[in-house]
Amino acid sequence: MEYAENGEHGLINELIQGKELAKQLCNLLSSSSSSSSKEILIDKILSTYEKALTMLNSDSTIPNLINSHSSSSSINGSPSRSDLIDNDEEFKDKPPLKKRKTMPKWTEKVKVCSKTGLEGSLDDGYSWRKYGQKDILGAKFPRGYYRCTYRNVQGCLATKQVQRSDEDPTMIEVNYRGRHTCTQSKHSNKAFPSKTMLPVLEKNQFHKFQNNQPQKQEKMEQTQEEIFNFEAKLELDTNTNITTKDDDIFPWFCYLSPSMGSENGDNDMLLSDSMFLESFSPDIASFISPSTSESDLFCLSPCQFGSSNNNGIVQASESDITEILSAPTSVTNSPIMDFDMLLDKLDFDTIFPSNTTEISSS
DNA sequence: TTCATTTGACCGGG
DNA sequence: CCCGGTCAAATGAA
Repeated sequence: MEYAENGEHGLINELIQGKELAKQLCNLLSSSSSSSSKEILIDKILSTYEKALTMLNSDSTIPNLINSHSSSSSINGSPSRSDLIDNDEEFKDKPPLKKRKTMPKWTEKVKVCSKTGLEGSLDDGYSWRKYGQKDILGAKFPRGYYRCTYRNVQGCLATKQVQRSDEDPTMIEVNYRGRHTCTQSKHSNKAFPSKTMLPVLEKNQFHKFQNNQPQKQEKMEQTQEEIFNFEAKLELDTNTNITTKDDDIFPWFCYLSPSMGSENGDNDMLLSDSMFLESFSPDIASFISPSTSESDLFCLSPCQFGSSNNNGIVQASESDITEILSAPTSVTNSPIMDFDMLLDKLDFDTIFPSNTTEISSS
């Protein structure tokens, strides 16, 4: 995105400042300070975010970023993903046709470098089952279709599509659809335990790529682990976008994403790093924590919110926010809960009256 | 035996 | 009819 190049510094500075101010406000709120100092801080915060939003607005390359929180998922650098754009259109003005169109959708980009050895790195905390793979027109790599392992057992309709980027084969685009209604205990036990199928696709595809093999992959039997030495260093692409609709609630890992779009971005600004981490269960927190050996693999340090180059663009319908703020759903027992409580403490609306009005008022 | 992946067939929207 | 998405039988792995 261009604004990342144009007004990057200014924007980042503003956001960082806002974050710092928010920290202070948090401290004030928790302590017993004079109401005047609170107001001053709030004013500063508001003005800071106002500036940032103005900057974003002034960038023509970010269509309706501020004004239409309803959709537009692909502000990121992957214009070719027509289906993603379609998603946005889908939801916009066609409420009638239900189908899965009412399901929340968002995409994440994951960079896979061969370095460390975390196969399950791409795992997002949920267990998925592959149910299909298709060669996509115009795409070098096939798209993998996954659905929640517990679809039948718990009726969880969450699905995701995984596809390696054409331009940058080390980049993987994950298109999520629907929220998890299942309860997967793994969340509370291990950070990213499972060995999902992702590596399979990755290895195959990447190997193919390395050999400049166009399509049709003949089964490579050899240990692709060795060929590819698939050690994935993940780094959620800063371009990640999240587009949600209607009745959704983000899966917990969305909150872990440094680039997670949606209103979360704003919320994150409000939280100090420590608060952010503390909002998760200890193991999760340690996973994110810079002190953890794994943390650098995922580049999940919340610090990125202030320093990353491109940003998590944020957008979401207000209903999303409202829901996130107030409605605990089936995902209640996940770390998300802590986050909700945190948000409650912060009184989102009070802090972001103007800008969030649009977002959270509908 | 059970469960996951693979892969061609099938279906529906455009 | 084409293409993306899903189904389900075949196959493989544990």
